[in-house]
Amino acid sequence: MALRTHNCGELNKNHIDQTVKLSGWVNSIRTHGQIIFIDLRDRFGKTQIILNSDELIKIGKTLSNEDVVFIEGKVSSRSKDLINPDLETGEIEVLVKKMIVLSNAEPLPMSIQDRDASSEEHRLKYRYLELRNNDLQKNIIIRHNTAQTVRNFLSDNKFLEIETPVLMKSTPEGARDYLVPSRVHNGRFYALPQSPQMYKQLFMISGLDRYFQIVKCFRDEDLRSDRQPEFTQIDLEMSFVDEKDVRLIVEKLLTKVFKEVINIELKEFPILSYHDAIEKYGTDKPDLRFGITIEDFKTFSNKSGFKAFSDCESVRIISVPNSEFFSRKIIDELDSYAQSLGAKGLAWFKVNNNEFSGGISKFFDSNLTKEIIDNLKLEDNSICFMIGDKLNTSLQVLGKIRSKVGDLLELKDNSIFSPVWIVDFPLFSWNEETKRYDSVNHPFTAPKDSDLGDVTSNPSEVISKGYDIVINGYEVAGGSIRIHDHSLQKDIFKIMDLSDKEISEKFGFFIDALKYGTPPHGGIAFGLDRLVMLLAGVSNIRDVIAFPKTTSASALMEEAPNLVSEEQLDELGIKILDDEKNV
RNA sequence: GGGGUAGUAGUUCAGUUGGUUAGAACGCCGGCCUGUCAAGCCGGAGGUCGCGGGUUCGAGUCCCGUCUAUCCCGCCA
Repeated sequence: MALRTHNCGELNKNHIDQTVKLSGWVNSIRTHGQIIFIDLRDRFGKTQIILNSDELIKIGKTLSNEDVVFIEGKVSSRSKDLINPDLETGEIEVLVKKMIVLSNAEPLPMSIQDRDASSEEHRLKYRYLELRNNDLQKNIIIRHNTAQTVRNFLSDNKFLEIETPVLMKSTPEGARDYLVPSRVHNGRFYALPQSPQMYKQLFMISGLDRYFQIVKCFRDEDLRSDRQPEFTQIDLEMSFVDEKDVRLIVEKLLTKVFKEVINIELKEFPILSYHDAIEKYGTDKPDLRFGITIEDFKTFSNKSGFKAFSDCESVRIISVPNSEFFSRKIIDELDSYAQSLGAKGLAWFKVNNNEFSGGISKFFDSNLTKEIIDNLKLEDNSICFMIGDKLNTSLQVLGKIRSKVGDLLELKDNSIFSPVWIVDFPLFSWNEETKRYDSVNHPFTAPKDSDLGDVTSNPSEVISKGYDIVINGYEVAGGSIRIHDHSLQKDIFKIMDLSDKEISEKFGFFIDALKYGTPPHGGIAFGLDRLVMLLAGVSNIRDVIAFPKTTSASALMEEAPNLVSEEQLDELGIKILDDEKNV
């Protein structure tokens, strides 16, 4: 017996008088004695079905929400006053002739209709139920459409989808690895990939020319609302390309994805240097949906009577509209936020009628006030926030204040998408703790050709061929042109303070591979989850993943991670030490 | 590792300066109801106040510890 001829979202007035079969979940029941209305639901929609014979009403009275039923009946038109405009199928209803209960549902531990009606802890435990929710299904569908569009586009552009190993060798740099013990090789471990970086470069060496993969990656670090321990990358790599070639294909891909998935035209892909991004926005992930840039205030604060700033390495300022919004309470909250980020405090004054008021305004005389307003083009009715500290601190903290203010003033419009390329990253950063240079991107990133001479002599000044694409403050993708010269690659590892022995133990196979004819190549990796977050207009990565983990990397439904049997541990040669506290 | 917020009925929440039998809504169970669409009306059941300890004549409420979730800092090449 066919369980359905149509789904619950497709019937309309063109089907009137047809006999149809539907199956789905009971979304709601409205009992009126001799007539019962049921909204029957599946992934595709809801259809109102009607029970009005004694026999059917007897069954109907036993039904409860989320029972799964089959019905056969006749599509009937609704009179004008009975049409439900909120339903795709609202012009019709189905008069049931036959009904079979396929599966009874016990009372649910949570609401299907309203996600907010349960705590997230609870929803994650019953995630299979939450996944019945329409909003969450929409996100899953956006994710599917995104992946599908990416596959089609890249395949059309001669990229090959090739899988890479999930059990690989642990590499020392970067995030903490998830490790997998080997049974066959006792005491040895695989690592789960943080990304397929080396494999995809090896594909270029193999002459596969263009590769992509939609692939799970794993990083054992503490989580945030936009980070999961396992996440998905759209990973791609191309041979015989420079930065511009990669940027171009990425722009085409993103344009196509935004158009096909949410019908948005992306037009501009401005390019901002890392240096300018930090100077103007205090971050390498600037949200360009709204203005407000960081300016230098040191020369002005030096002329003022405010001595707390006089010994600071730098003093920076942002000017924010709507000063009346910033009550003492809100300013105090921003001040504690700034302090929690490591600033000594957040200085402020308001600008009204060409005068400063509040905060530290009394330290500025009228001449200086005029000079500041003219030079920084301060608008009337604005409020300025200043931080004096080390350069990095004042920029970073003001960058976060800028973002927070954008939230408070609702300047972040989710229907606007502002992509921006961030380029010209430094190749290395000095790590004060370990007293050595770290890669800003990863150790395979090529330096700019013009900086090749400085690589060993003056590492901290070298600029890389790296690029990130940032949309609305989220780093959506990052990549680089790679090193294709094996001796340069060795030099880079040496600058990072790896000995010859370490280099050969950890990267020997890769350095070797570079010797046998390596094309210039480069690529990029997208965070698929973050991209889908943007497309779906949500701010939480768990809302775009079917079965996400909590902030402590637990799976609440199946309760992973968990203990394993002594036998399993014995086979692996693993002994669990007592908790530190009990030792 | 550090800081903020939360944990009370199946679910979401309220619960005053510590004081009688811990309340509401939705859901659930029973009844009425032929045009509802988050149906309505009447009645009912349902609680180890996250867990452990302490203060007190008396703790949901105060104190200490702990667990879980979440947001942020560190961390995430």
